[in-house]
Order: sequence, then C-alpha cells, then structure tokens
Amino acid sequence: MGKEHLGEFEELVLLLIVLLKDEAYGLALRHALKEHADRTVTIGAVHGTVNRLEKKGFIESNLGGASELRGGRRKRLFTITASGKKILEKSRDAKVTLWGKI
Amino acid sequence: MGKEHLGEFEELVLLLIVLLKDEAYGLALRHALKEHADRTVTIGAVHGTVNRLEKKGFIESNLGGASELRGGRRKRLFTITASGKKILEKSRDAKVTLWGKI
DNA sequence: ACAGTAGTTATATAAAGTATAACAAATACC
DNA sequence: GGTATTTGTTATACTTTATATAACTACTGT
Repeated sequence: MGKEHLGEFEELVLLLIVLLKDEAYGLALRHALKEHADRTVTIGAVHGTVNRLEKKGFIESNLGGASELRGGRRKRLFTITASGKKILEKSRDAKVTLWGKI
Repeated sequence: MGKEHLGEFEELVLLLIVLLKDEAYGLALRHALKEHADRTVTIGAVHGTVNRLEKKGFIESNLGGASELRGGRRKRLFTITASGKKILEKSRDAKVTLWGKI
C-alpha cells in the first residue's frame, strides 16, 4: 500500500495545481504561492518540486501554447492525476481526523 | 513575520504531542504514529524530529519519572509551546482555506 | 539581427526525514 | 550483588525534500 508521502511544499503545490486548473505552469504557480499561501520562492524551487511530483506520478505535464502576450517560450502545463487526487484527499482526511480528536 | 514552516512529519508529530498530553515521549509518540496515522517509523526518526521541533521552539521537554512497569530509563516528556500552537493553527487554516477554494 | 520578455533546465546546497546502532538507567531474579 | 532484561534516549549516517543561483531556450517587437 501507499508508502509515499507528500512533503509539505509538495502538498501545497499540488493543491495549487488543482486550483489553477488549465493555467498551472511554473511561473503561475510561483505567483499563486505568493497570493494564496504567502510563500515567496524562486522559480527553481517550483520546478524542482513539480519535477518530483511528476516522477512520482501525482501530476502530468504537457506543453501548451506560448504566451498570448509578447515573447515567451511555450508553457509546460501541469494537471493532477488520479493518484495525485487520492493522496491529497488522504492527507487532508488524516489531518482533519487528528484535529477532530484534539 | 514567520519565516519557518513545519515539514509534514513535523506537523504530524506536533499534533500527536498535543493529543498525547502528559504522556508525550519518544516511544509513545512512535506508537501513536502507528495508531493514529498508520505511519511506521523507527524511534530514531521520532527523536530526530522532536529535537528539531524543540530547537525551533515549538515544543519544550523535561524529564519525567521512570516507567511504572519494570525497568526503564526516565522519560523525556514533550509539551507544545505557544508558538507551536500558533504554527499548527496557521498551517491548518492555510490548508482549509485552500481546500475551500477548490 | 538585436534587445527584451516569458519561460524552463541545470546545478548546487541546506533542511527535513529516516534508519541502524550504540548507549543509559531502572528492575528483577538467581 | 552481578547479570540479563526492559524501557527509554543519543549518536551517527544516509536519503529525500526544499530552495537558491545561474544558465539556457524560444518567442516578439523594433
């Protein structure tokens, strides 16, 4: 059974990928971390984490179009997988249950 | 402002210290991790984590009496501090808020 | 073609997570 | 009273997460 755990930052990023829907890519995630979680990190921190999440099978990525504005490389868009959803819920439930006992 | 974050295992241990009240020491925590969180770890893992938590000021420890049963060294009992409580609540609220937006 | 902008990859280091093994102190039993 | 046994903590080492800095890639406007 599930031997894998999400680190705390991994969990946060995974939640934000869900929240951002079809606009979940590196820089947008970095921005969302600031807005929704008051977490200021560098872009390298974000990419390192999504790479790990993808390797573990919790998210998938595919290249989207380039930016609508001027300039810019193509975006790498992330979406959560079934097992990603499962582990998010599991992690939430575990904590809710514990808080309930306190 | 709070620059420190709780790792996911740190948060779990901190919650269990609250739950165990005046019986929060190494081996009891290890047992509680199994019971309440289905997490099987070695005792070294637990002690490494509480040492970090104490260094960060989220818990305090003092030596309690020895075991009531036969044998045994004195227990090192842990209690959560005010800043420990604060960070636990902060971490919980942040996640609840995010889940709310999803 | 060059400068600027949007984005990702590569590399390196610190912090968190975890295990194995050693040590310490108390008790029981012969 | 010494030795084996139980309860517990410390020391040490290693792996995985978390994070930063810097380099690279690709597109766009002039």
